[in-house]
Amino acid sequence: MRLLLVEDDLILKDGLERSFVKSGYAVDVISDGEGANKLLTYQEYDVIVLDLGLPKLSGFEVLKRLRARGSNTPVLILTALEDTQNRVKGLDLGADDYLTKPFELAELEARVRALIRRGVSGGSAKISFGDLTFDTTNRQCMAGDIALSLSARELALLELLMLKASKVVSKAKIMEHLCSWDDEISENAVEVIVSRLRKKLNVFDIEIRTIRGLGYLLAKLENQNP
Amino acid sequence: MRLLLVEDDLILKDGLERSFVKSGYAVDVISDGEGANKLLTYQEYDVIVLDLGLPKLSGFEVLKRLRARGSNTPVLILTALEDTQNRVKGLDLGADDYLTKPFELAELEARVRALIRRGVSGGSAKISFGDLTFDTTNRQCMAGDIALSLSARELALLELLMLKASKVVSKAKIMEHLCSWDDEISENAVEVIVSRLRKKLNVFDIEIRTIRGLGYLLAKLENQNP
DNA sequence: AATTAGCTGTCAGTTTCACGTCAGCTTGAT
DNA sequence: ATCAAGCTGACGTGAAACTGACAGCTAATT
Repeated sequence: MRLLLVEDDLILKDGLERSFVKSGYAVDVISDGEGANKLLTYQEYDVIVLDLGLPKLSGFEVLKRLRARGSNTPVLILTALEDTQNRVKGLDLGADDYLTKPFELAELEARVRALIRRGVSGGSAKISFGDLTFDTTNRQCMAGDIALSLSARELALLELLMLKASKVVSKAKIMEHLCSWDDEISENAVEVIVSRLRKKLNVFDIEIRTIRGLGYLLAKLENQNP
Repeated sequence: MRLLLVEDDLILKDGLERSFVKSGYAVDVISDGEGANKLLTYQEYDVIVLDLGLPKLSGFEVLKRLRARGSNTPVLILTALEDTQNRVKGLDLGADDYLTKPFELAELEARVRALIRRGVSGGSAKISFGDLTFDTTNRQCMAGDIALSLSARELALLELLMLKASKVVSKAKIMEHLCSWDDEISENAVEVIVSRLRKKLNVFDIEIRTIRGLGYLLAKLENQNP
């Protein structure tokens, strides 16, 4: 899952980024409104965490323009405690949730997860496909009642494939979802992750099918059309 | 999705066309205002990318006449950087978005996508014909809820045929659509691709009919005139 | 500091398979 | 009957994908 963090406070910025990365998000961080606005014209995210007090272009303006372009990416805004007025204004402009500083890290993460859930899987914390159930809250994948032991990368890939189950996901899309802007990986790296994940999945009733030249898709074994 | 690109700069024209085609749009390109205006009187598009500086008839005039005919097709105009005045004029005339040169390719594509989403097409980038639904966003063809497993070439051909459903598509047009301009394929190659695609489609209620000497057309099986 | 263990990207050698070509056949028009 | 257009099974090729081995990195432990 790809997340954009727009925040100018140095300490907060670093702390949040590290924490999100650790939780398996691909995180881009930007500290001014102008840059954020520009970035958002051509880069899609799964969720945006937006501080309202920003240099150059206010968080309001960033949000307003994002919505004006027709995007419905979930946005969580961060406001100061006393700033009820602005909070309301933000929600009016199309923010999906807010959090007042100071806040608990765990709460922010929980709310971000909730936003992603709401946008993508119809509100459920769990995605099921075949034998497998992906639990987005604990970030683990279960087969029945036992948890698969997957690495962070494998987990992120499986999450993406399960979200788009039965749809073709291109390597470019995968790279985009697994990596933030400053760490790029090769196409081959994706192939390697797929290979490793396949090994761990081959006892179940699903498979990662290769569509040569286009990408991969998650399919149930029985649904083969030769 | 069908896109009209009106641009006279040779290099830009080719680059944009290739990029849009690669992203799965059916692209028509025309380089003068008069031709564009004429074309738009009888051909509908899902989105139009319009350069303002054009020979013969200015982009303004093309846009003005399009709106005068009552069309609400989304239009994105391209302007020179310093040309604020014209940009405003364009938006007044009914353009839906603008981009100043030079621009990022990714940004143009994102804005075009946004326009299509926002537009009258209701956001569903899907073409249906008979049993089949072609999902241009995910680039795959569904029969009910199962995805056909088609190769890249077969997919591209089917997309073209479905876009022009019930209309004759010449081999030349097909070759043009399947190949970028430095790799050419023989007419026979097209025949082979048609043959392979037919095999995969013959369980459904549509067929690829051969019109000897002219090309192919996609037709529903019941509509046979014997 | 050193060691260990697990994760992950790169590389290189191998395998796979989509697609264009070809050749021989079928169809249809005149 | 003749010829051109189209169809399709077979085949070779090269690009795409797979995967075992390895090395760099991080985090945890000693």
